[in-house]
Amino acid sequence: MKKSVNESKIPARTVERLAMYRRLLSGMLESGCETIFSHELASFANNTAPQVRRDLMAIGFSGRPRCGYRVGEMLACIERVLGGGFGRRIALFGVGNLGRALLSHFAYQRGLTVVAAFDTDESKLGRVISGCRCYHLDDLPERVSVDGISLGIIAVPGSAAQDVADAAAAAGIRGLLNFAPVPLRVDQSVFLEHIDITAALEKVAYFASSK
Amino acid sequence: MKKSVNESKIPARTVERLAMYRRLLSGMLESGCETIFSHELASFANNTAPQVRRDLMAIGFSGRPRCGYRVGEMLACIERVLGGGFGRRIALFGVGNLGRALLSHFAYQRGLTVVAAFDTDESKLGRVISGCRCYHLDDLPERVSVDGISLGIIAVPGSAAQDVADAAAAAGIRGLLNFAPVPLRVDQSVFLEHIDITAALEKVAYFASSK
DNA sequence: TAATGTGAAGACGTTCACAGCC
DNA sequence: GGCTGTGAACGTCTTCACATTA
Repeated sequence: MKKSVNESKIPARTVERLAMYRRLLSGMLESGCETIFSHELASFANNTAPQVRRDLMAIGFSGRPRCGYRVGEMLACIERVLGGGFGRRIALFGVGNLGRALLSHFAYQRGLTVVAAFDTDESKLGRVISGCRCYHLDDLPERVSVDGISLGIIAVPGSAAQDVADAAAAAGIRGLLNFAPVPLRVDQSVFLEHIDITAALEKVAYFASSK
Repeated sequence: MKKSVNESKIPARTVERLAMYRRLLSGMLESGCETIFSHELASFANNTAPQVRRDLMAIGFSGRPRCGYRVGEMLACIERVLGGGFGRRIALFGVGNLGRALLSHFAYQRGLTVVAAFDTDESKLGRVISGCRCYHLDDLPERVSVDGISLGIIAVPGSAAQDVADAAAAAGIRGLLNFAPVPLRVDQSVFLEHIDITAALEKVAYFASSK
């Protein structure tokens, strides 16, 4: 066995789609919708009915033929799976425009909570933005233990990103989402996801041209 | 044949990595580095040597055994492939924190140019941010034809995203990069890429827990 | 010998097709 | 009949192994 992993590992793409289903389903529940068919959810999520059923199969959730799936139960099941990890308390690194956008994006979101923001710009220290207090990067180790932070979002300029990643890893953070336009080197024990905005746009440009 | 596509289509993931290689290679070229081995580029890009060679194979670029690849030639080849589409002039929708972050991100980038920003907030109209002028969304059709815009980035709140996508499609935009937290419906003729920030973080949380 | 180029295998993800069950 | 659940086929992406080349 190569890595030590939890049993019943869910495919990466499925995890991403489950997060989207969750958003859609909470909206539906508020609208009073109680059941949904796989083809309906698929149409809301821009994918196919078999894909939805596969995803639900992966988390062991069942519906009933002719009746579809119960929205409330599906939502609860997805939250049990996605929320099942140890930590969902997040540090944000970099309080520029992107950082502030992310703070407001996650401000009223359940489950994933940004509990502290970090910057090296003196003028930002102590400020509270979207309900989140800013600290100096040097305070990270303290906040990690006090606030129980286990994940981080990197929204600093590329030139600072590797240093931040190193500091985060040293402080015991277990997962990082990187928005900086540089590939980061992190230890095996840290899960790293890179959102490469330029690459994404480059992809759009390339495939939009071949249509 | 299901879709009408350009010949010699490059795999999606490869296109994304090529964009990253380009960034890395321009940096190297400025540092005076003339040749590079696949395993070196792989190490900078956080992937493997065979992966790099496959990617280069996809664009028909060759190196020489023992000598590696010529950095300048590789860069030129990548730019020929990525820049080969019809249009790389971009509209930004939404001039909030995220929009401004994206404007500065693309401000001094070659190839992909954000030539106009759109918002419905009166206070932003006419302003120039990171060298890009803000217009009302109603002016989109005019700017598309005047400025030759073919791609769009959606950075508006979820509640406005579908309307913006519809306006963009109606104005003749061929590719969209969506940052809003809602799946969008667009015509087959428009290439759509969704960057789902919540889903990405949810994925980090999930896989960081199982390490 | 130390690198590239590439067929073949393997892992992963999606779609199909249909059995089974309200 | 109309929907779910799922084995099997299919397609895409990554890795391996090694022939090839300077």
